[in-house]
Amino acid sequence: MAVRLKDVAKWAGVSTKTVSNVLNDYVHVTPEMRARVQAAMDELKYRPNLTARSLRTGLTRNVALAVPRLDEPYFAELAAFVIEAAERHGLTVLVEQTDGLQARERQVLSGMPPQLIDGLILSPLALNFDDLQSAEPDRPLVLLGERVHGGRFSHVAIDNVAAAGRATQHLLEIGRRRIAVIGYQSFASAVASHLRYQGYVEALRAAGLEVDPALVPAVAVFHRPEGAAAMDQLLDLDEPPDGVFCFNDLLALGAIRSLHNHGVRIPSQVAVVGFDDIEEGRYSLPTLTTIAPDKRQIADFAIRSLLSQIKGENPRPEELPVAFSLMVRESTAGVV
Amino acid sequence: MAVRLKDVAKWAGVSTKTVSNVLNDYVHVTPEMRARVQAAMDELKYRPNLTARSLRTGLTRNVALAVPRLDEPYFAELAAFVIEAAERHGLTVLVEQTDGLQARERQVLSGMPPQLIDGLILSPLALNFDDLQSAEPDRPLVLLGERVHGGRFSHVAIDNVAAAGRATQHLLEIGRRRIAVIGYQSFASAVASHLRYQGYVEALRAAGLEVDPALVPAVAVFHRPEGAAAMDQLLDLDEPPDGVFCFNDLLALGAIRSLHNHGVRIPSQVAVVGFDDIEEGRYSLPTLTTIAPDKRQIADFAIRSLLSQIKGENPRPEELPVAFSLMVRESTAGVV
DNA sequence: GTGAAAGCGCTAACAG
DNA sequence: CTGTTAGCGCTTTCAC
Repeated sequence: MAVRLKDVAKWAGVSTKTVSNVLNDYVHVTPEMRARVQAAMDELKYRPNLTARSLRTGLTRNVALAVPRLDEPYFAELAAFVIEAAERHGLTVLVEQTDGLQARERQVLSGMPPQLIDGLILSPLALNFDDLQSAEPDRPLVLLGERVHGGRFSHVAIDNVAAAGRATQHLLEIGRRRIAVIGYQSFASAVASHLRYQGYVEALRAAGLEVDPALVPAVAVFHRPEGAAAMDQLLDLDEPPDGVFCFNDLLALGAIRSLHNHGVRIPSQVAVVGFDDIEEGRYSLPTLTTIAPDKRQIADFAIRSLLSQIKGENPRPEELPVAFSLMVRESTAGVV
Repeated sequence: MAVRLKDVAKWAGVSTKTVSNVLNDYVHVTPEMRARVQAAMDELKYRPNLTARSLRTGLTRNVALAVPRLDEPYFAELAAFVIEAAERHGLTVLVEQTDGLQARERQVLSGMPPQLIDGLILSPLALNFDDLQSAEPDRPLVLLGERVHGGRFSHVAIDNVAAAGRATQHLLEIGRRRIAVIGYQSFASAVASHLRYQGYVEALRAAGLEVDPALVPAVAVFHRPEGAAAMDQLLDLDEPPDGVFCFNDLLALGAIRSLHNHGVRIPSQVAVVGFDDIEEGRYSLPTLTTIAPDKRQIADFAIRSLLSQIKGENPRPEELPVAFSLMVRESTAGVV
């Protein structure tokens, strides 16, 4: 059997309390005592039983990260940073995939056994007001991406409206006037889509331009094929666009694929801007101009907020705005 | 406070054992009893305390998945499948990143608290014979990718030699005779690299061709920039290759980028084959011909093997060969 | 500053 | 088929 704290105590000739004190860095332990206990631990290769500790303390040092799917590059990259940040704080991350399904997001929110995790980082896609209202996530929670009303929970996100505005503005600055947008979704829970659309509209208006509904094809999901299909549609127009702002990089890469298939030159005939700054866009043909949210910061803020909630420091939800930048690459400015 | 098993027992007017029996689907419980207890559970919204159960049983229904990094598409896609498969069996997955560092792989192998997980799925990059020999992973373990000698542990992988042979053969079949390889690594722990190289060499020999060392540039890691650099180097040759087999898709995508930069046409001048079948290769320009390991099967086998080990069914390590196929796309056969 | 002892919530002998 | 009870390994009040 494994060696227990009790064994260490016996070996060192002290009580279990003393060993526990050493283990938990309790201040009032004489140096000699600490050394003696430490020696016993080393000698016996003692490893504390985390389950027993959890049962006693109610804490696990585990946190869950729930994303739509890990095979979407943006979430994979984000998860990598979250795991990294968590590890720096001695936390382990369990990953859940929701497929962007409302039922599964709801289930993650309320259905996870409380003893499994100390907190939850959720990147919702389909959750609506009611879900978040009714959900009683008695555990620390951080929402990723734009908040879904109310502000009952902490959330960390970039300013989607401003970022979308910046992207659109960039297309205007390089002289485009007929700017399409790929990624519009009409359903109510598509918060990110709505905010990015709003940024687009505001930027156009600010430049004295009107929104042409023909330049706003709807998509079901933010994946490559949808981007390609939307672009096909736009190219069929009597007056096709000379610039496209896509609500994420996958849509943009799909659009680029479509443009290539149609023999349209990028960026001379159509300039393309994406959103997310996934690795792929730095190597695509052409490389992709995009909005780059600071993913490391998102991960950092999320873990930090979770930790402070776990420690019971944050009675009220916090809003943590994350930095973003516009990465100008070949798809709007290149030599290709 | 949370409602405990004891509360359910009291409410239902039975003993804790009976409630426990119902909870654990013990066969010898009368239907009425079961119904009564179930009703009490529902009424009180009882959720068993997993930590207490773990302390008692020594099992957690958690497994760890350790990969180099989640932001590498191949591992992200694999992780998605592993999480999916795990969930089907009621397991939760903790994800660890090793960065392909020997020290971290070693640490995952021996340093993880036993109470945290019932088993470990490890995709090693740098682990060597000694590490695996000395490591005493007293817990169920499954290795992903080619085994590192000895067969002390279960592992699931495709036949790398055969797969590499198939890739090389394909280039031969479309008439290429000067075939380079990108991904060779000389250090001892680079098992996958060595096996793929072996498959390449054997396929060449079988076709009566000799290996030209100039066509085997070494790389440090399997990432895009290394693929591009290696391709640059190959194009500088007096007799550049007419086909390239890259040991993973990222290298291939980097190579493609280099070919574009040099104005070399794909596949007419240089045909490119990758390895892994990551999503990106299905949309790249040109789309990428590649070896496609059945990732779903890898995940399935890994979880299944782990579960049978956890149940104590497999005294001896198993070798689980996974299917692969060659996906022919534009980079060797397209219209581009 | 350190020791004795209770108890976290559950499961599984064991008894009936 | 069901009840009683001990104990998994740790933390933590409470004495001393």
